[in-house]
Amino acid sequence: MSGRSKRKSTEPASAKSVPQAVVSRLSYYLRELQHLLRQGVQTISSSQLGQRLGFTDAQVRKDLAYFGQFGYPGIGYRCQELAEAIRRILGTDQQWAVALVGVGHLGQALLGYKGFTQQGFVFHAAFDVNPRVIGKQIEGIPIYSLDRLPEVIRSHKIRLGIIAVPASAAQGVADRLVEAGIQGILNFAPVTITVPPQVSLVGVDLAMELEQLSFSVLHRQQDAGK
Amino acid sequence: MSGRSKRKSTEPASAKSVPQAVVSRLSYYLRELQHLLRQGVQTISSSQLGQRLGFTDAQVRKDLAYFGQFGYPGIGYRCQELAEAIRRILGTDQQWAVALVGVGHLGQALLGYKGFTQQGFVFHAAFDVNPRVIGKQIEGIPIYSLDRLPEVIRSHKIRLGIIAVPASAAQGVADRLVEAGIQGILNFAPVTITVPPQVSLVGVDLAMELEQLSFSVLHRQQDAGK
DNA sequence: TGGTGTGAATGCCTTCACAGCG
DNA sequence: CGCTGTGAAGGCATTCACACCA
Repeated sequence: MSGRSKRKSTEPASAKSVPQAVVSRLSYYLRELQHLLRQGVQTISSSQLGQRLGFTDAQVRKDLAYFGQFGYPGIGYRCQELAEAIRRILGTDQQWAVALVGVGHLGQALLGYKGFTQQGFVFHAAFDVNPRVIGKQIEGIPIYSLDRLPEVIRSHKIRLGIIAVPASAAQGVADRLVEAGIQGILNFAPVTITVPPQVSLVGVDLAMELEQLSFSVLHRQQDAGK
Repeated sequence: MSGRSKRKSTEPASAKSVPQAVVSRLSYYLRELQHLLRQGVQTISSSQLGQRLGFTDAQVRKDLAYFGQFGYPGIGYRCQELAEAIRRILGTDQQWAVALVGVGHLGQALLGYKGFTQQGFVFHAAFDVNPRVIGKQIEGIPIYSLDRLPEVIRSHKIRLGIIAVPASAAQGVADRLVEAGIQGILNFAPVTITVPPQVSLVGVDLAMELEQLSFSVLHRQQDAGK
């Protein structure tokens, strides 16, 4: 597959440290490309793509140039091809086994969130301390006691963990996930947690997002949008 | 109250355009200060605060200096005082009436999320198109038909809206919110929406956060954490 | 002594501008 | 001709380093 001529492809990956902001925009490019593809759009120029997302054309080209040469002079980018390339870069061309810890309201919503599956993130297990949910299934995902975390993570070869427990329990859960060999953690608990350097960490604090919004409203510093 | 001597306070607000990154860190400072206060900590230095969050001491001081002079040489910052100042800056010293649009799994989880209330964000209404939920209450919040959105938004003086509907409906909902006079929108739909410049916009895409994590795992570019 | 506030220096990211190619 | 890829320039943001203060 993908015997596309000899253009510099995704392979060289990142040698000269890619700015975090670029990676973030990569996700935006991918999302927009997937939209465009659904609408049957075949190719798009950097200026068109940028315009839809609020970026400059130069920004789009520079960002993509970090990872290879994907464009065609005079044409732009082939949507299908570029989307696949970005998926390879982000890692969503493969499936990721995910575990959820904390089956409260938020946790349950996450278990049922379709957007994850569409991008290749598949829940294999959920954990909680509440005996009323342990042993049940939600959205087809089995819920285990927190005690069985190491065992289940290892046997299912789960690589990513999502923390949706109260703030006070978050660091403890993170420690267990790390010990079980998890590679990355998405933390929804409103607290700073620390993990060893070989584990990746992304945090989302819902209240903080609203704070950013209220600040933006108060100071009307146009376009807090990401 | 707050007759604190004559140190330059929050008032001058932002004159020389505050970088977005600074505002984001402000939320982290506030969250950490609230933790510290619960533990009874009275004062903290920029280096201590920074260390807990992974920032340098100079960064902490520069950030705060955008908004006034809050520190005491030789002492550091008084946690209570600084927390209050940041709340004033972010706007969470006041209450914000919030509306939710889209009462699916995620929407329901958001209605029950305690973290919002703690920071002064209060749901006054929710909207959906599903007749099975219209007229009911969830977590004490009344659910209205989407048709009644303008009326309810106006009568309750709701300033912020949260969008938790499918991607295909998001822009339409945003348009209605804008027309109803909303001041800021937090968008959870995985799509780029556009609003007029006088309306603030913050977007959260849950799948994107996982993409950032998988990228970080694959390229092990230490510390994707925010 | 311990720690802030801040100009100056550094370094990084974005934008410009243009050669080159289909 | 249209649009990419990219060196060079420019603009921000972060870090340094130090005067000053309690």
